Amino acid sequence: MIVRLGYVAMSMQVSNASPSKTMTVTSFDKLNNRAAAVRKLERIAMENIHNTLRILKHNRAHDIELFRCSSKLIPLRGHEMLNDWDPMKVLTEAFAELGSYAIQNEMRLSFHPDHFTVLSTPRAEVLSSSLRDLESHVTMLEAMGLDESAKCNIHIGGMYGDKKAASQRFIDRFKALPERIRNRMTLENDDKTFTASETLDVCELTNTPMVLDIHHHEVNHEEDKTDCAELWPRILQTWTGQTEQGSDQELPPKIHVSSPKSEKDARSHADYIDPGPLLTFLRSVAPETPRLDVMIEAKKKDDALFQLMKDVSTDAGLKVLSQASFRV
DNA sequence: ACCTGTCAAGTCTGG
DNA sequence: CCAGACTTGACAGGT
Repeated sequence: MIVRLGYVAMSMQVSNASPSKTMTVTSFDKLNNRAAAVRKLERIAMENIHNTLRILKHNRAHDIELFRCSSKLIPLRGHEMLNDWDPMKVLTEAFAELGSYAIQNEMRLSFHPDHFTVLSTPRAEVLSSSLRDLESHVTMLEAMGLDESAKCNIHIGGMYGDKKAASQRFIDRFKALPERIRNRMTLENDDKTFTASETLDVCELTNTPMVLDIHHHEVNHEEDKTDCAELWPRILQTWTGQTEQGSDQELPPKIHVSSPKSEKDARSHADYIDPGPLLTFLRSVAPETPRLDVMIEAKKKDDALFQLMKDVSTDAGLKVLSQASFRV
């Protein structure tokens, strides 16, 4: 099995390259010229996109082909006081340049809308802002020129005292999504509410690929299902029919990995990745999985990726293939 | 230059 | 029913 590693949003090694610079509502309001304030938002967005491109260039130099873009590229995107603002008008070209670079260098990009995007909600206003948020994430992917292999990953959401009903609401809303959005979704098990097994059920009912988070599974699973490798054949199945950007090659399944910050605070993310549990999982699924993409969710971002590669290189059973990939 | 509090969002818990 | 916790990087204002 060939494993590629990636990381999230920002680099610890590229300095002054935040892709998430923003502006508060208060400081927006303080500017007396609204048009100028909007132009300032657009300048910040341009800077965020440019910094993302700088990060991709750094990634290329280190063989990193997997990356999740920040959801905060466009400051105050979706805020109700900016309903009349279409930021994409001035950003299309910058997004196109970013996407072209990713495609040229065979990079797999994604988004992970914040956990305020909840399709299972019983509240109409929360649903409509969630739908707007998904729409805008997909619009950004389209502006980058990326095909449907570039996904938006979300969780099922809250349960509101009745998980079954919440899950059914999610499914109904999900099926009603426009096709261009639905085809770009992946669903991930969360650390508190919807387990891997429950998320997988929803993925199967909606024909949607599942992103397994092995740390979330560790802290949130049914008593009788401690081993997530048991679910793997079904999870693999949810990825069939998906193809890589601009080709007929199969799109590798993706998983998330993080490590607990401490025993007491088991849900929070640690600075680095403990290779033990990850390698155990990888070895257990390797026979049936030709390729796998692993998204690292660690506070130290790409530093954690490079540290993990060091750990991998000292393991006699593994073969390092590049600065960010290896064979299990 | 550094520190502390605040900001955004939605859900859930405790009082 | 309302306040606070949760999460996260970055702003904002103070020293």
